[in-house]
Amino acid sequence: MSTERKIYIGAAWPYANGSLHLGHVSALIGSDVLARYFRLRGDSVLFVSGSDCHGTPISLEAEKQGISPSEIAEKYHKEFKETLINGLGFSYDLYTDTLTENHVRVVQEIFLDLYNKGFIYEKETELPFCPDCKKFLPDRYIEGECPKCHFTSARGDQCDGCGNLIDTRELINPKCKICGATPEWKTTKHFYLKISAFQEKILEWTESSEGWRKNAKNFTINFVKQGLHDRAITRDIDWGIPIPLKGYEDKRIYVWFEAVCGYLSASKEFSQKIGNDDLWKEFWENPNSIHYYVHGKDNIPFHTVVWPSILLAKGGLKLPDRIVSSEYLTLANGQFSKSRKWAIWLPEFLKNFDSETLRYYLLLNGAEKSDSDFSWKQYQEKINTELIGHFGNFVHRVLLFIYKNYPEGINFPAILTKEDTDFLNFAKNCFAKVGTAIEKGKFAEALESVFSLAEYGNRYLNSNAPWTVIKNDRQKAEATLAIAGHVIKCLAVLSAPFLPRTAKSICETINSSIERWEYPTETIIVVSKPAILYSKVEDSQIEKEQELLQQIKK
RNA sequence: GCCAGAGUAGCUCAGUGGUUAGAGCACUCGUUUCAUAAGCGAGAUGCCGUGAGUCCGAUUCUCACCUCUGGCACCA
Repeated sequence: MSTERKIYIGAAWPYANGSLHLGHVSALIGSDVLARYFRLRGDSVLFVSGSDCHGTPISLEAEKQGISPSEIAEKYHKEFKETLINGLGFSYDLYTDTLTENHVRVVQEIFLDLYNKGFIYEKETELPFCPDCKKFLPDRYIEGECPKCHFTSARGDQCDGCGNLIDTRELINPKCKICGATPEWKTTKHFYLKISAFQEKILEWTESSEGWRKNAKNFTINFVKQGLHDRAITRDIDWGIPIPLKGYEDKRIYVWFEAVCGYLSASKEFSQKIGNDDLWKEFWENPNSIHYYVHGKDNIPFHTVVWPSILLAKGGLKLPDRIVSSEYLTLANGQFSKSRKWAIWLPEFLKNFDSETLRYYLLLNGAEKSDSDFSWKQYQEKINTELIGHFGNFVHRVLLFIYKNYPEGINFPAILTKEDTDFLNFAKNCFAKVGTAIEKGKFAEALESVFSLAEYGNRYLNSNAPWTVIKNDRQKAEATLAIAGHVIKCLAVLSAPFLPRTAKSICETINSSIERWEYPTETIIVVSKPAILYSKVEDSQIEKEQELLQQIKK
């Protein structure tokens, strides 16, 4: 049974130019469930991520705030670490960032390797250059009049007036969006990644893949069939990783090439940290390892086309196996938006609410197959009735009853009724059922199975009514509570990947510990004073949050 | 505009080529009191986006249309 597997879990690297919001968490939360589950299974897990710290948006944000890009990146990196690890309890083996020496070295090594193999080549292009800002402008930083419909604020790449794609050069009266100056066309040399070389391989690999979310597979097949084009992987900017070749001091490797390399660089960094420099090879050079990637749907092409292209070009490294790409979480039927500040920010949320409730809500309503909507009302109802009413209450009523009536502990009964064995069998079967669902990335289904056990528990308890039975038959009541208590042990294990703090708290109360993802052994249960697992979400809290949203809307 | 995904009970979401389409929440009624006024049971609720086609039979397959969402290459 314990054939140890090598499980690599790569969670998307959040971009360090602003706080995380619930949409980000919704996409990432599954990675921690996977990591915790596989560790409990006894598999060998490597779970890494980090902050994506380079790129134009960060330097722009830095300019705005009048500080250096590294200050911005470090500020948010620190905040990400705090909120993801301490706040939400993400159990990363390593959460690093793209500013480390190690990362820079790994990226430059890959760059050189691909350059030498001919998968990265140099090409001269003409790009719009703003003489005032002294920088090359991305398409979206140029505005002008649409040559087709004469809409006056068409973007460099597309006209919002008529929806047509535009060649930036055809724009009438183009202007730099930052300063309003007229851009000039200047030649510049850039490095291109030869993604086109992997067109067929990636298509074949995608079509034969199993265990990807449907959105990732469809999107990728469609994307690849449209034809893969080589992409420039360098930029005329100064905030990024230097190109490891002479004569390119004023250019940098661009983030989307560089950041995905973090999956490998972080694996290496972790290996060094624990003093086993070659550990990463057991995951990356082992064809039997299983690689999970967890992210939002906006990140699909980077994980199914760009990163695999780099891996194929490099050679000898494992391609992704499971793509767990979420759809979007929306907020009161609107998209989360940084610029419009339409969001619930993670740091704020964690100040006012319990992280465990967020894990519960987002895992259950996590936009696995289609966009899912977050509303405060819905959140409050789910937490109060399901998490507290069904699950928390079952745990609490049983443990408190044992604590009050059997301080010396309770013994597992020698003889079981059919009702008892049915209940225990249901609990036993949960392990396989929940485990299978987690491995498939079906977190909502998995969590529902866990909760169905708690609901069963409530029914079992009602039907055996130990609070009545104890008056005449102390032993019979003890048997009921021993079985219910045993199921609570099961629940502690079963909930551990989803609700780690809950699991820990239950274990402390029953003086137990979680060792393995398996049906626990039956022993005497001694209970110390049970703590309340969660506090209710009050109407006043919800009203306050709803009001805040209303104000943003105005 | 092109491509993809979604449109299923009041809400959030599952699901299936076939007898009366599901869950949770909300709602109504009943019931229990060990428990954070929590639990349990029962009930009600749907032209399964619109129109057409394939089929003995479609919510499930095909086509068209409508609405929403995302992508459309230097945007992370």
